[in-house]
Amino acid sequence: MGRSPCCDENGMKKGPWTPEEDTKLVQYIQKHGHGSWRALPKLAGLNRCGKSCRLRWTNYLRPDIKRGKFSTEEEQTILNLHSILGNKWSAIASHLPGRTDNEIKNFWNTHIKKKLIHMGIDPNTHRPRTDFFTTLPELMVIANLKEVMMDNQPWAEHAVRLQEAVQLAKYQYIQYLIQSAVSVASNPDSSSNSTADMDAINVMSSLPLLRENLGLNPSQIENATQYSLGVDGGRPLNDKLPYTTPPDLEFQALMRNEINQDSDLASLSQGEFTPRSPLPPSPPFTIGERSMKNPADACCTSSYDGSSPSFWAELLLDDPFYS
DNA sequence: AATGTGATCAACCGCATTGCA
DNA sequence: CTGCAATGCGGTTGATCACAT
Repeated sequence: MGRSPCCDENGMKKGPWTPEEDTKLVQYIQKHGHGSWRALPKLAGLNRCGKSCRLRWTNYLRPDIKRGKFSTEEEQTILNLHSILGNKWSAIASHLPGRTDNEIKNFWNTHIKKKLIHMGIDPNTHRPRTDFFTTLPELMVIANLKEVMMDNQPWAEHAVRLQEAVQLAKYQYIQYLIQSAVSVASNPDSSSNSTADMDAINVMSSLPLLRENLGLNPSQIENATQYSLGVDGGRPLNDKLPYTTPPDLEFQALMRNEINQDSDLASLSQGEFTPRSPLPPSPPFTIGERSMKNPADACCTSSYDGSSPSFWAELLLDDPFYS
């Protein structure tokens, strides 16, 4: 309803606050409290609008403000709360004593967001970025030119990089397959199992072979598996599964073809649907069901079940990129 | 030394929400 | 119930600084 009139209309001062203005504001509030922000500037002898005064007080002059670097605990709390609340900076700030919404917002935008992006995690959803799937077919076509261009050095170098990108995409696709496998195994009655789901089950039983053929190192495969199976701690399975949007059918076909052509992997996608690994049981609740009932429960140590630190937070804080 | 570039963060803008007459 | 004023909130901007070229 009704918008407040712009405070700039009467030639009010804008921009950085001077120490004198700060002193006036602090002294007035300490003596009278802020009362009506709109009336405050006049009463305190400030040529500022009420909004500006409120902002200056809440973000800078308030006595309980904690300044300086965010601790890892604070960072983890922000991550956990953001995964639940989204960009509700004020709500997040209410769980971090001494920190302002503005400060948290800035910290998110300048540090955490970049770090998540660097790790291939969508900062908005806290799940793996899937845009790779959309650009991959093109990348792969270009990368295949390597064979033709190998004599031409600059091109060859470029193509090698593209090949690396393709490898990464394969890795992501495998992650997706593993997730599908878990999903299928958890819901064996599901009538909507896709071809990719079948691939997924087969991939599950052949991880060592995959590793060899895709040229992935053991830790990559292990990460993909743990990440998809959620074996990192006490969280319920579905909570640990960062949802990945299925790549489109064309892309799936392309990837299957790639993997098949890769070599012995052909046997994988033609294998039988025989899940071997004992898969964890379905979770008792999902993140949405529980956390949204009491978001505050999710802060500090865990956003999920109160027993273990956030999976993402741990992952993030371990990232050498950030340390 | 001068210039360019990127990171940081305080402050602003404008829409949304709340409270009250 | 309606409309207005006050306040809250999130996105964005721009000044400043540090570092690289």
